[in-house]
Amino acid sequence: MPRIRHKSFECNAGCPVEGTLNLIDGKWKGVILYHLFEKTLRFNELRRRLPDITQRMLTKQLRELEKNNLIIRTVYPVIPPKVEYSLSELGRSLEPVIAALKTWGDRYLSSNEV
Amino acid sequence: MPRIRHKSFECNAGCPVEGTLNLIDGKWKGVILYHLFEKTLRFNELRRRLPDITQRMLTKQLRELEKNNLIIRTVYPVIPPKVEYSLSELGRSLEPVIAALKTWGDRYLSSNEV
DNA sequence: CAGCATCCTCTGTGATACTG
DNA sequence: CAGTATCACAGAGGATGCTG
Repeated sequence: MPRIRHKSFECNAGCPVEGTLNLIDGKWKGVILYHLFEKTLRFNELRRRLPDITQRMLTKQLRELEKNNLIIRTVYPVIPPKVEYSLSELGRSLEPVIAALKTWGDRYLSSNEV
Repeated sequence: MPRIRHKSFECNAGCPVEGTLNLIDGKWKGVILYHLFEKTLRFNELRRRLPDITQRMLTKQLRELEKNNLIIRTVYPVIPPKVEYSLSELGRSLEPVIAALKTWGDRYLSSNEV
């Protein structure tokens, strides 16, 4: 779950910014979304693309993204289990936002990593 | 300090996204930047605009923003103390990014707050 | 394959009090 | 005015093992 930041009265103007940040905050959300922008992926396909994430974390982040209606989780009742993750309309609408973050990062972060 | 997320090898494509996120992550960074986009502000002026932030937190977030070269801290050697915070060139370059976050939030977060 | 259950660590955030 | 110093805590993030 993303951190709860402020209530509306505290951030007259900056609040939507924080609200959006809340949704994509979380150590792996950005990268997960980034890969889903490309295509729908299964659980283990995502794992392979994020070599250092643990199963627990991947599950958690996916559940949060799902809860925030950014991604859609489709379970196929087959054996072995098959679960696909894809972007919702809302999630897809984040693409320009993520793109803005990426563009800025590409341009200004080259050697300035924290 | 923002969380350290991944090393570069883990996020071939999504890393700049996370890197940028690291800089503006932190419960109050977004709002602080938002107010500084408008004008240079003194410590207590910022406090007044962020009614619920504690002194300790405001100081911490400002120090992190400064450390990341997003804002400039100017100390006037007078009594009583006077310290002004303004955006650096780098900080100002974040404006379109913050704007993207705000635009998205305004459009999609109306009743969807987490 | 795609998880869940446990246990643990760390750090971001906050409350409170004091100071040059 | 603009901080610093302590203390405290919830929860983000991680390691490991088990399962339908």
